[in-house]
Amino acid sequence: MPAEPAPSAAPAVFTLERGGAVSPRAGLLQTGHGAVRTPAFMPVGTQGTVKGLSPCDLRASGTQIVLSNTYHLMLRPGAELIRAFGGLHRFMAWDGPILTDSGGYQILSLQERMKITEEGVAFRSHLDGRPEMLTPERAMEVQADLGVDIAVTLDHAILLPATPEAVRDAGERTIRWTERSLAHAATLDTPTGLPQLRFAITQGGGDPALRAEMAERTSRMACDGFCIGGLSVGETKDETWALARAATGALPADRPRYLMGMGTPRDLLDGVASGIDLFDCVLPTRNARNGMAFTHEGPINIRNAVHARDPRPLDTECGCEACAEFSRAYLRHLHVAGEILAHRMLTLHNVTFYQTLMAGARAAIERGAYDEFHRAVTERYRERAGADEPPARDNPGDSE
RNA sequence: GGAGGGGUUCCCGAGCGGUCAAAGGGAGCAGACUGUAAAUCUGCCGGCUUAGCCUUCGAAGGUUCGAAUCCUUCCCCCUCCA
Repeated sequence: MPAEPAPSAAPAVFTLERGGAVSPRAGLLQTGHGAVRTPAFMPVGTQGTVKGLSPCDLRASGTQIVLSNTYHLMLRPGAELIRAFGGLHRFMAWDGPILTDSGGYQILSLQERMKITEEGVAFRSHLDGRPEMLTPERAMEVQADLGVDIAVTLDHAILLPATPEAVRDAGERTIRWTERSLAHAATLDTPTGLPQLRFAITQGGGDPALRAEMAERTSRMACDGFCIGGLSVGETKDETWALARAATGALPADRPRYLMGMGTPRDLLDGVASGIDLFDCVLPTRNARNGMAFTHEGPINIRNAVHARDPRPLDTECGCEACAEFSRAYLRHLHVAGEILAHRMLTLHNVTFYQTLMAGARAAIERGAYDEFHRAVTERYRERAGADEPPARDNPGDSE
């Protein structure tokens, strides 16, 4: 029972205010828990919490929407339990929009314990080793139980480089799984009674032509938005953007596109330039707990001895609590001493930094000055403070 | 005063004749991290002109081809008995 090729009658859930298929875009995404102004960054809250931050902190950071995870919540505490609490929003006390990843990424990150069949993926729980099964249908059922605003179809991502056969195989399976996911989702209800949007993931590996083909085929499905998956999994940055553009170029301009799992501040700006509306990434949160703070001059490692006597805030241009209250010297001390406040403050700062960056990008798009914004931010930002760039590989005419 | 135990590289702590510049922690220094099995992981961590050499295991002597490891004396710690 294939999903009927839905006539994408301009879904009212997304309003494209500026931009086209492969250009910086500003839009408004309507969800059951409010609107999201795009481009937007979604902090990762895998286990129903953005590690270290309260919903209040998230609001203060400028976060509009958070990402959580089907796989993790299904195993613990269980979808039924969360449904009994009225859904994930009430359970985690976050009343803004939530999108959940389908668990597809865990097929990759936990691949040694996963066995893929056409039906779905059989695996042993990373928590207690219990045998479990995640199918496209089950993924949607869990997300319905969670009552999240945006559910994502189950996909099959693979690491690059991969053989053309493996890429084709995973991509075709993703398309079949997407059809099943969407068809089944239509039969489900949520504990909130609010409408749930469905985003379909498109794959295609490292071949731009295949990326475009699969994005085009996916775009014919009845869904509210698209996810570009399987990037930043081993390919070069140049390849990443060529692949992303191949996908965005083949997707309808009037529905939102979400680039899964990326990235660095620079990645976000490059992604916006490629026509991406939504991003998520663990970097600002995980790296915060590992001592990295993002600043407009580039990332710093707060553990480094150079910060031991530095009275300045993490970022002089940031208005977050960490920057308003604390010196680098104090935050370094907290981190070195293993104090949890260091983790919370660096996380709050990094998420605020990302949100400020995205707000700036959106404002620049609105005034028609994105390229200038992109260039200005990038010029000040160094991936590795103090480290000289290795001689650029021969890219004669490439200014980017 | 008597009996016993011990002093090891910044700290704790293994080693008890060669394979020891000396296990393992910690601290320190640096790095990694992209849809989170991560407050995690990795590297360095006596010095130098670094496939080698030099200085180190309380101090000084000694035994031995060879000593952090055995012997002598000394200096300091700790426990128990008086």
